[in-house]
Amino acid sequence: MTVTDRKIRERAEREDRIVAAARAIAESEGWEAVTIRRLANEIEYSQPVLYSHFASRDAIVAAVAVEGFKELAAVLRAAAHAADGQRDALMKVATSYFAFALSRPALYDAMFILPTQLIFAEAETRAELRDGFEAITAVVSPFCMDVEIVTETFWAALHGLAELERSGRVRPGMHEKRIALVVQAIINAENAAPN
Amino acid sequence: MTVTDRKIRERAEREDRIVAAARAIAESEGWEAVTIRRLANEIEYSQPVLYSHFASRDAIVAAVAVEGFKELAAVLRAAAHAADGQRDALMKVATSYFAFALSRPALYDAMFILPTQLIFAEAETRAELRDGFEAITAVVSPFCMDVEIVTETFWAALHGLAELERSGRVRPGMHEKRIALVVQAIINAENAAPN
DNA sequence: AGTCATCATCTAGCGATGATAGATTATATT
DNA sequence: AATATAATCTATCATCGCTAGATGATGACT
Repeated sequence: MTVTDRKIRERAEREDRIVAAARAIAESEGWEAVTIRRLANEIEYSQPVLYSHFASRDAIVAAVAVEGFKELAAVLRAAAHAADGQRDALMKVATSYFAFALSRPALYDAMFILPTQLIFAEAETRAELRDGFEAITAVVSPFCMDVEIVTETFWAALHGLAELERSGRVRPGMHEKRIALVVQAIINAENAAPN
Repeated sequence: MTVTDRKIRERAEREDRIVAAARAIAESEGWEAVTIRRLANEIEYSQPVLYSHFASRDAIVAAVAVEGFKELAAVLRAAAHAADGQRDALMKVATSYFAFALSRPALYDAMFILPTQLIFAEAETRAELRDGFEAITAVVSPFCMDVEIVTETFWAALHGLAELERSGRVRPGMHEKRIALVVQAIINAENAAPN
């Protein structure tokens, strides 16, 4: 059995190397540079080996995306934990989310832009994909009644800000003001008169 | 000169047919089905002819995107015009933006997702790309001091909502509540105490 | 009218992609 | 040692964006 164990382990390691190589190339040269041949060279195997690990190129992108969702959740939780008070938590989560998106563009592309078969917002959604959402929920919940709606909207606003900034569709250098506006909106929602 | 005129006109018409074909195929089969060969078949010319109109495939996507920005601006202006009061204008613009994004997914992809060389948020930005932004500015301005920041943030929130909804990352069937939340946030911003 | 230059368009092909079929080598079992 | 199974490779497919060079049509000039 010990031989089989080693093989399983080596297979898993090779799979990790594929994902790591895909991510590294994507971050340094963009996703269009991530080709099956290039990855095969990188791990020093032939192309068909990759298809024994992943059904398609998209599946490799998806694997990188899952890594990204794990790391995003960790970043957001750390930001919330390091905060001083509920409002500061909201602000730190917002700025951390934004910084995450801008500092790892290829990773964020895999998570939100490139086509993958990942399933969200449903019962069978993987825990890794749910985790970041819950981290946002945690800091939003003190400020609202309908937690899920507000979490989704807060997330959407941050995602939109990041996207428009990344693609140069809004003026650079003003993102702090925009983030502050979003955070303030959540805080205001608490005591606002619903007229 | 009349012959030259006809040629110029025919060239322009052919260019329109290329863009129209690209858009139609993208809407019905997705952008990956929009190949140069396919477009060449569609307009009944050989592939190289396309390159006498557009420098690359991306340039064709960009041409469709520009059409999209024109139409989005028109939709938003119409929504604002049909509204009853400033708050209703805000709401109608928001819902129209959202409906636009969801009803023309391929067009919206060209405008915001696919790589193009279009320039935004700068001096040399084309008027068509600026127009929609100004339509949003118009309905937002009664509710805020820093109009540009609020416009950018409102737009980002709507874009984020549309993106997450389109890709199934938030629960379906709840978008009205999320839009209402964003609109209310703009209204609240007016009288909110900045504590 | 006939020659020539210019423009429009085509056929054919390049290098690269994602993916796969079938041969080949290594490993494990009897 | 012989055989079966698994792992891996070479070679290839169809398709992609894009381009070079040939071919045909059009217009200007002697």
